Amino acid sequence: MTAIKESDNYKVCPECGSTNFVQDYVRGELVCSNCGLVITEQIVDNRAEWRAFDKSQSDKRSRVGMPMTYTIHDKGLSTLIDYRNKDAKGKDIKGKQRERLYRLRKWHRRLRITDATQRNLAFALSEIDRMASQLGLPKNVRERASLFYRKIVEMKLIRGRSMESVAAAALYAACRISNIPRTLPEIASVSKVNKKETARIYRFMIRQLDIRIKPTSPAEFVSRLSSKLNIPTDVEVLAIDIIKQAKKNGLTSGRGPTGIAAAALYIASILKNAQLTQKKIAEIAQVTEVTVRNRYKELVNKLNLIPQLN
DNA sequence: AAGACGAAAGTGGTTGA
DNA sequence: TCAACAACTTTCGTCTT
Repeated sequence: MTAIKESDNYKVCPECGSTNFVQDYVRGELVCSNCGLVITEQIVDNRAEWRAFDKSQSDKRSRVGMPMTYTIHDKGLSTLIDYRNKDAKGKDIKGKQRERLYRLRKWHRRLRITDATQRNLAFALSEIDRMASQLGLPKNVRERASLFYRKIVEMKLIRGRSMESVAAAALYAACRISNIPRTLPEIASVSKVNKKETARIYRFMIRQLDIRIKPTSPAEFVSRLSSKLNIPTDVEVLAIDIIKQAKKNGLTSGRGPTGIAAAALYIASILKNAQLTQKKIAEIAQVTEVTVRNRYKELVNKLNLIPQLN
């Protein structure tokens, strides 16, 4: 957490007029340090991921320098050792020279294979980084996702699956496990693979790596939804409270967390007299009005929330 | 006119035989 | 592999403010 005086886009908090903001890189949000209003989410963590204690370390760790020359890089990769045992003049190579050539070919082949996996890994990790940046996800999530990906590579389970799909699944898993909720459609929107494929690989991945991920709590979505809808803090607090009650009564299991979060916010806004339509909430929460209504009915009935309406 | 409500049919995914 | 199933969506007509 780093305190900053002002950002490029926001100079004054619309809620309380404070000019002090805090960048929460863990959740990827810009928050007013006075009243706690989430100003923006999905901020990009552009700090260096390394630390340097003196100039030489800084020089060593900084990766900013001359641009990479792709031509040279490519040339190196496309070099081959000819399979014919001839020298430059077309004469046969014999004896010790010939043995040496065999050895050279062997090692060249071997090196090329590891080189390819390294290259694929680099590509996949940059893909994870790209998606994470677009979603404004913090560093620790990216590292977790990278770790998942590496493990899958080590277990040789990439074959038959695209690197993009595994990368997307790794990122989704990392989000879930870090309690930084991003929905599958959100991940899919920045990925090259669709939601279905991502979900498939995700299930496969948590099975293979034997990781347990608890279902996302609807409360995790409330703050994101309410900041997008400019909802006052007291409504948000009430909505989270409603979700707590719902959890106690077992109304959350098996239901989509976004739907419940939307319904809780809707109820809270009625109780607090905030004007919010089902349509707007549904739109932001990426569920339909019908789902908001169904969850809303369930919650109101089972929790006795609005006695005057019954 | 906009929002809320609900019925009915359809969709995609999970589960258990 | 297939059918049953629950959650959710789409669509559309009606009621309320």
